[in-house]
Amino acid sequence: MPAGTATPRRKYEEILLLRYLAGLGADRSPAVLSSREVGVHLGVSQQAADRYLLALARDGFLERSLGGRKQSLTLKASGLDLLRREYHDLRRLFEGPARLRFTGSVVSGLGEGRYYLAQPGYTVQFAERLGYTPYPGTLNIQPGPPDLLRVSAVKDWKGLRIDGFSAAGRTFGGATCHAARLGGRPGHLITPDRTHHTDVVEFIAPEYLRERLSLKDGDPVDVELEES
Amino acid sequence: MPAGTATPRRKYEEILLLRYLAGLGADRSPAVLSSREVGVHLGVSQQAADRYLLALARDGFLERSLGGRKQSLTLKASGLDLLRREYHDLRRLFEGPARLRFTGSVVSGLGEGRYYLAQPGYTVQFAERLGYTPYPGTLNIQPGPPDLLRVSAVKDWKGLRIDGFSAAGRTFGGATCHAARLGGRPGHLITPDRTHHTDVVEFIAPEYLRERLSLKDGDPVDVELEES
DNA sequence: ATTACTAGGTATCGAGTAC
DNA sequence: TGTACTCGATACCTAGTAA
Repeated sequence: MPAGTATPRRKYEEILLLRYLAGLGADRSPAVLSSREVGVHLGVSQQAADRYLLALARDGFLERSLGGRKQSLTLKASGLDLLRREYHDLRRLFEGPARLRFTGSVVSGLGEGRYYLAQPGYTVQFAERLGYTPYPGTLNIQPGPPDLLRVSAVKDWKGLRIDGFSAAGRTFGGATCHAARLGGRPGHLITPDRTHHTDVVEFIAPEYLRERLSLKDGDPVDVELEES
Repeated sequence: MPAGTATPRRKYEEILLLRYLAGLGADRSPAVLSSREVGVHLGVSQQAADRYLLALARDGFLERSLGGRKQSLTLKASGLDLLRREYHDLRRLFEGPARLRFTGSVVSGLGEGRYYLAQPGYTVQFAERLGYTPYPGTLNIQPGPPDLLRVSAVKDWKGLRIDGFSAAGRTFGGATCHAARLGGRPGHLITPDRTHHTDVVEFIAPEYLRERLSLKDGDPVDVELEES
């Protein structure tokens, strides 16, 4: 299951346009460009450039405001994500699997992890794909502010899929796992598809790490992970 | 003058195909794939996949041998270069301008540098684009073997163009310059479009560096450069 | 000046099929 | 099995032009 071929693929010109906008810093402040200028840059007509802009805006990759003489173009998060995925794919080719090491502090979750991880629909998949049944509880780690951006890039890495399912009249979402070590102990970073928090990552392991490593809230921990 | 829009642009599917092959290590050993398998991976028909292979082979990006049952596909240097350029463009977006620092040893050239650098067709461009008229001679540096690969990546960096011209009944080729420091002294790495050697880089500077730094053949020197 | 529609020509696709 | 041609359908481009 190759990543990146599932979605109904964008046109190359559209990707080049997103790249161009990103290069102009349109993810931070709007780029003011006419469709003609875009066309010249891409080597296509004003009309074609306009169609690309229309399509990208329709699909939520950029935002346009046609207020004044020219339009203001702003790259949205999903547009930048698309480029980041492209970057990551190519980076892998030339630099090999990504590695990451960061320090974070232990924080308390809502205790939901215990309920979710105990679901048979999940545990059978864990046993099969991770090779163990995790202790029923996630250890939540808040990366230090300088690491947060790098940690968020992990979502683009290839990972082990845990599929969603339905049980007891409700649905349980899927997740992606990445092999990692926390304080030297092996386990996985787990990223639910529908994640609630953006500044915290969840770690699962075969053992009860809080006890094994004598961790309490606020304690610093080292996390290392390598792309599979 | 945006780099990457001059060439008559490849189709995205063709680039994805090159990426796929690179991912299979087809730059080192042939990948054995039918056009149907390629088509499945790209989400297009066998016929379309075949057309892409045909076009890429025609343009020298890959080599096919149709000997046995399936074809053997080998990625050629220009195919990998194309991907490397894509990678570099995206890397710049997310990581900022590239930097490089390497150590090499001083080697003797053929003395041609003196003749070329003295051509008025070049000197006016140097003065205008580099901000100085270089001492008429290049200092040749041979990077240490471990650095050679990284140094060769510099050709993908954005740089200052020096255009070719005709004079005295012959033609002088263009070149690309990258701002750099050699042993702490400012100057430029200069890469002729039609370069003769592959393991040596040439450095130009406002002053006679051999004398200024008391360099003789075989001496080690530090070179630092940052993308403009 | 813009953006963006319509019309008509071209390029590209997949199906069928020859080798 | 393969690769790769021809052919008719369609997707996409540019030009012209409306707003």
